Amino acid sequence: MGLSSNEMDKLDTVISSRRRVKRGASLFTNGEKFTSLYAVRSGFFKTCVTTADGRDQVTGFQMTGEIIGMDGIVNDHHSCDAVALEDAEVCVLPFDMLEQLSREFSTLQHHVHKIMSREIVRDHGVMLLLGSMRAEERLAAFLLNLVQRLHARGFSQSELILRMTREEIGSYLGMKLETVSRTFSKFMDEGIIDVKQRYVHIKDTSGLERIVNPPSAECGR
Amino acid sequence: MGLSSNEMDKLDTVISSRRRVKRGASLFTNGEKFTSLYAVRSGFFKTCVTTADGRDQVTGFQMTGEIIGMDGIVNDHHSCDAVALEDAEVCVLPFDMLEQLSREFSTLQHHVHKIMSREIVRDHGVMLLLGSMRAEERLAAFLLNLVQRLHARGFSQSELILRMTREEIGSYLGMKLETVSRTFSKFMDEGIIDVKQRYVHIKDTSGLERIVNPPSAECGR
DNA sequence: CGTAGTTTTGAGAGGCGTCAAGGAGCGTGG
DNA sequence: CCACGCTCCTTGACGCCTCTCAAAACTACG
Repeated sequence: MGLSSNEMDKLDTVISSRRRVKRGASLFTNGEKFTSLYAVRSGFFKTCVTTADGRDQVTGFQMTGEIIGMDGIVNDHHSCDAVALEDAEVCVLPFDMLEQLSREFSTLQHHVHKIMSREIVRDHGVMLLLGSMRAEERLAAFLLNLVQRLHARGFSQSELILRMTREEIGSYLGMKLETVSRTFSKFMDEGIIDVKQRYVHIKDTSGLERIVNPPSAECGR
Repeated sequence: MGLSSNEMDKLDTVISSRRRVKRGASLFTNGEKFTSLYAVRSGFFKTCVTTADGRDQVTGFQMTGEIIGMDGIVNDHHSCDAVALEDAEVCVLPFDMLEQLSREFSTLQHHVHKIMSREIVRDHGVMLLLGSMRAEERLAAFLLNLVQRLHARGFSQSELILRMTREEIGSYLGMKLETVSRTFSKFMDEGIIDVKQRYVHIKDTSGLERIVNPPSAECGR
């Protein structure tokens, strides 16, 4: 990311600490004091917010290389839970050290800003998904996003293992677990994917893309 | 916000430039080169993202004192449109200057981080709203949020003028304009609010709060 | 090998979208 | 000052998508 070796050395002092999180355990929880950002080294996380009356919403799934915890900066306390969906390890990035180093190295500073901006843009995409797509479109968009991120990490473009349950997928996509299951089955009937529990094989990527972006709407202009 | 007068002087050099935006005009649009953040001085904005097939989603409404444009940092180009809903004026904050000053003043640096974190937390709240609330709950939460922000700016706790159309409210809340209108009418029938076009009078704040947080769900524990 | 958690599938209900028509407010121009 | 047209809002009827409730099958794990 364009840092000199001197800068890299300094950066290493920030990320010296690591932490393991067992499957099902929390990296941090809502209300907890904010101290650090976390970079996922291995494993898979979900983040979720909860209302007073017990409803909760998965706000994201994070995999290797992604950063968790930026929700905590504004109020010095975390406003969501981060839960490991499989045994995981994270780099602990003490935020005060990160700010200090950011003042020394503009490259790092800009990188931090980009990471937060990326999260904002991602959130806006989810809002678009939740606000204006139907169940099939949401699930298709979700699968495409997941496989694309996995592919960027060297995994297959067409096969994946879901780390989350149907209920968690549903919570993220604003639908009930039964609807998630039914929609998976529908995609299978149409020959677009194979699903067997957590295993998914995408047989027709462009089929999924057509579902997300119905071509019909574009003909009109 | 805890800056010394020396710091304030420096900061003034950043916010020297202002810009007027007429009602209906764009502050920036999707794809436009990113250069600056904008602080709303007066007026009212919406931000919205658009899909390839023409659907769009309002991602937020911004009023005096709020910051727009953080979506542009990550890719050096804006990923949404910012449109003035009434004649408005903004302070232009050139982002490279902001980063430079942030390296000098840790107070400012932390402030910038907080602003971005606040946006992330807000977005998560909207995801919760879109993903797990029903139409009535969404609209009630929307009204409470709006009146609370207006009250913080010295306006009434119970009366407000909507700066946006039913369609824009609907786009933000993930529902159709007819549903927005119907839900307003329902709240009126129940005596919770008075609505006349863009004018809204909240007669029973706790009534709205009960709709957002149904007490029934909390009895169980 | 039993038990708990997860997933699938069905049937029925209801909330919200769609389509359509009418009405209110407001700026423009005669 | 009033008429006109435009945009926005309201309301009704109908249908569909998704939720709810329920039961059974499958998997994982102790």
